[in-house]
Amino acid sequence: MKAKRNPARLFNLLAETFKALGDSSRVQIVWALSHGELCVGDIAKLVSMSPSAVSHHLRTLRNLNLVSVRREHRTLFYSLDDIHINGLLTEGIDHVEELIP
Amino acid sequence: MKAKRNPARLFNLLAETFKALGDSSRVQIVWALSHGELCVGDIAKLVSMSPSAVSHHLRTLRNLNLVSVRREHRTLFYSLDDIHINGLLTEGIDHVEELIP
DNA sequence: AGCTCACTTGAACATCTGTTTAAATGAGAA
DNA sequence: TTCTCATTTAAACAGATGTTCAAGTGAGCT
Repeated sequence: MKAKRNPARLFNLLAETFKALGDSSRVQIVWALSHGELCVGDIAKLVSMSPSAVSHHLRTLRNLNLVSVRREHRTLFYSLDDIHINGLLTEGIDHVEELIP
Repeated sequence: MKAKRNPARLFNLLAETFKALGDSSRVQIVWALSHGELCVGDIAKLVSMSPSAVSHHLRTLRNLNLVSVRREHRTLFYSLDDIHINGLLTEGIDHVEELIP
């Protein structure tokens, strides 16, 4: 693990990133997107939430570059932004699966 | 990414785990511990916090099995609980370092 | 026993967070 | 243009969260 130029800013961003994943609604959304891109309505059905609530969560995920968007006609398709997001998810799952016997 | 037996419980634990890392004080503590075990007082100095605040944070990290303790005389030494914690940290750092040019 | 040191705990406080509801946007069809 | 559909946005609320301060624990020394 190497040193960094602006530790305070990096730790803040790092904490914000984990915080974005630190909500069971959002982590379910990210999990759903780890299988492929989805539009807001489909995410809402998959995680049993209102489109409005999903949209709010997607905004916080977008703000931290955890997801990205693509427009097709009237529909917005969301997907995970980079490989590290999947890595965080699998590493997290590996950790918690050791806790549940 | 495989399926799970009790999705709701697993997602909750997963979210709690990320939430525990989703605080700049705690992520600094975890970062400090990624270099080796430390006692409470030394952590407090490293992250410029009161021992009390550090102790509170260590409890939430302990509750989620992110850190573990070892006693030596009057001193408690904390360390990261398993390899996945380091993995989460490095994966998170890799992600945010791409965001800061 | 009494004393000190390293740490933990509890209560209080202001601040932040997720969800709901209702209204608004904006792209495309008619 | 007007209408519809997919999504976003704003305001509001209850519930959660981090930090501080003061008090409490309990191990080891004298």
